[in-house]
Amino acid sequence: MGRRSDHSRAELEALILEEGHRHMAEVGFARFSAREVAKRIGYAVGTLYNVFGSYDLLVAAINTRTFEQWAQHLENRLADPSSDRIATLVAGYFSFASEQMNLWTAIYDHRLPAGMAMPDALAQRRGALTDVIVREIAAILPDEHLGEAQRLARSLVATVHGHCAFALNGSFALLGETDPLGMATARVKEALVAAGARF
Amino acid sequence: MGRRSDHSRAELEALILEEGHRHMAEVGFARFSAREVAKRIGYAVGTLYNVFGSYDLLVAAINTRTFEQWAQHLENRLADPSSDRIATLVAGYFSFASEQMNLWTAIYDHRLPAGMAMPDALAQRRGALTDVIVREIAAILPDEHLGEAQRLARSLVATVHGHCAFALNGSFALLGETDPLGMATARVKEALVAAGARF
DNA sequence: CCATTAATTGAACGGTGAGCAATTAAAAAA
DNA sequence: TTTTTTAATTGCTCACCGTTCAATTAATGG
Repeated sequence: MGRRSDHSRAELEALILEEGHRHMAEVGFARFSAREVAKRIGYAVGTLYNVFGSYDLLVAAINTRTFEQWAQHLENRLADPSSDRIATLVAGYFSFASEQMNLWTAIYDHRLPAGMAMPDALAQRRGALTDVIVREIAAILPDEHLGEAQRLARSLVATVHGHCAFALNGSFALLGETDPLGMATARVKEALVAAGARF
Repeated sequence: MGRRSDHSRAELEALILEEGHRHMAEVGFARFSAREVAKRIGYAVGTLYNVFGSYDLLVAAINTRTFEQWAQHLENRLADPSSDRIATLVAGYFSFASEQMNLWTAIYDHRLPAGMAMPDALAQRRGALTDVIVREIAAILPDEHLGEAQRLARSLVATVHGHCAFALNGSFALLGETDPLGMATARVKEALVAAGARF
């Protein structure tokens, strides 16, 4: 069993998060278990509660880490020089979700208890993902429509999210759709053209 | 306790479904419990397993009922004469989801165990929802593009779904967006215009 | 009225998140 | 160094969960 001299509070928090994230990736939200995470790192269940306060805050922290990896995934894709950064973004959204399906679905499967708001620090870190998209949209909008970049970006993320969700949960397959990514990209480009973007 | 003379097999199935649907609406997927449903109708847990086979098939049946109510909700909205049937559809999608949030989210929260396909009978009944949208899209597409109606409809449902999901899970609110319905409608109309629809 | 058949039960099993008194180790004081 | 104080860590307890299945109970056919 773990002893306090083994890890500082910060190290322990990182250890739990690391193993929790791994466990979530392996078994998904429905089978995720705080007890199992505790067992794997050799600490007792109660320790996780001392460090994170509750099951929900632990899951929220794990999912926030996923958001950050997701944003990094997009940046990596964009770093590869390409003539079509928008298509790269949409494809990056899809590829992260499908390569890390358990982590990605956990983000939307988990909901904080009624009345409990997402802690500010976590909300802030999650925002980094949207920031990437806002930046790329703003870069191709004409100056006179720059003010709409943020709202448009949010809407396009929602558009891609819908297609990605249906692709991964089998809705599209059930209806015979074979190219969800192509559809999502088409919808995004139509909206950008309508907003006057040049690319 | 329930006795077999009280209900035929078909009546029992309807009874479980009715109470299960009510319970899902009240507490949502995360707190849904087959034991609780059994207690409420005065039968033992095992009886639900005899009738539905497993927890997952029970939930799938409950969610299928939700799909049907959702399709009916759209038809009711469309029955009210309106000059803008597309806007009515998008608004109907949103209003059902927000009025029946627990039922709506349960549809996407639940996933069948790996390797288990949705029973054909249930998949068929769920399809009725998409059929409504395909019909309405086909009605406004020019004849030479009628063949695209089905694919386009699927994509537009995904678009609206993404906006609706973000509206209900708080993502939009967190980013300061106040009109998800307006955004979704705008995206849908852009895509329809691009496809040559007249309305 | 009995024998057969089938529906229904509920205890048992191995899990879960949560709370918390007891324990144990580190830190501070003597 | 030894003792006291403080705080981290434990793991038992509780009330649940889905699932299984031997035993029971009721309806049916002879």
